[in-house]
Amino acid sequence: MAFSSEGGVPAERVAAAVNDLVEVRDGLARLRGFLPPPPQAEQSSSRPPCAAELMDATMSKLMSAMATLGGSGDIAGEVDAAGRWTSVAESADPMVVRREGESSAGRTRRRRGGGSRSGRGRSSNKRVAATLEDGHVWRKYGQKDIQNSPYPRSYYRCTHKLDQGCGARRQTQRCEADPSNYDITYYGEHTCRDPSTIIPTAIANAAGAASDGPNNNIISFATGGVVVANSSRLAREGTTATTTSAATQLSSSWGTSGGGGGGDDVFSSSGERFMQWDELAAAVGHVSSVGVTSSTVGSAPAAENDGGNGDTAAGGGGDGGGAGSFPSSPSAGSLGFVVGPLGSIEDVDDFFPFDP
DNA sequence: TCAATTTGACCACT
DNA sequence: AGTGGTCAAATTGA
Repeated sequence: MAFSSEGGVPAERVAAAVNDLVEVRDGLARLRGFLPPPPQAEQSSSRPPCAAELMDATMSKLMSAMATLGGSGDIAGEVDAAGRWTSVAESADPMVVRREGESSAGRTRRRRGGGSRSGRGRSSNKRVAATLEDGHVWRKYGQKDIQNSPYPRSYYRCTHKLDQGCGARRQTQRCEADPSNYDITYYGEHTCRDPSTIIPTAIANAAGAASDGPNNNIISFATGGVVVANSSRLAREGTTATTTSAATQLSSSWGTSGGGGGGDDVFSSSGERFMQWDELAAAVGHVSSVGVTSSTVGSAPAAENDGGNGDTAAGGGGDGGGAGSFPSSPSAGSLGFVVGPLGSIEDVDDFFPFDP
């Protein structure tokens, strides 16, 4: 998805501001998960707002501000697979761009070592983050010193590569300019079904089925993201797919950096155009999504091995590095999500991100 | 013992 | 020949 428009604010400043807001949003979403739901019995007008409602209202304003920023800055950017905003300029991986479209005909693969280069032709999704944590469980399979770079590059693949054939990979490297941050490049997509997403999906779907009113909201915790959708809106839009699948589609779209056509289109994970950004902005009050694979699951991330700071927090051993840092099967209670109709949230016109 | 990380070697590609 | 990406044996730690 892309934010792009005209304005006088430097792109990097808007990008920094939006990223700050994203972090605030993530923090609020996590805090929100610890709060009890608002009382259902009484109207909010007859009592002081509870903490959850105040937080919902704060979140609404925050999302409104983000939408405004994203749509007014003199920038072009996108929300990446982790729900972080990055400018389009830094989203391009020169190597990948150069190789895209390159024919692989005539190549033969070796027996051992070197590995397949098949991923080079795939689209990449580059981001800068202060943490390596992104909600997925990765297994490190290599590290390399890179020419003209003071920091090594680490190579990870999805921990579910073997058991589920998930082809997602990522490369991480400390930013040269700002060693407290990491350049993270994602290749491929997660095809795995991690329990941390399966569990809330099932619960949310059950909740959605149980609440059948016209204004009930549908919450989808489909793999890679969370969607809050208003079923009546989807019906008005003539959505032919089921609301759940539409929500899932949008969820994937939100995190997929891609988009052709100037980056204004919202694409599903399969690359199918779903809607345009301005369409999404118009509909944001009714169909909303949060950052995909947000970095809020689990504890502190593994650190990059730069020779002195130590590598992955786990450093081998047991679940270390993988499940130790990113619990692949967090309990539902730790996910901080709320299920059921959101009728108690008055301002459903604003999107509320649950961030499992 | 098992699973994850480390690290040297191999291989594709420029 | 140099560089980057991956493999897989060795190592590590719970």
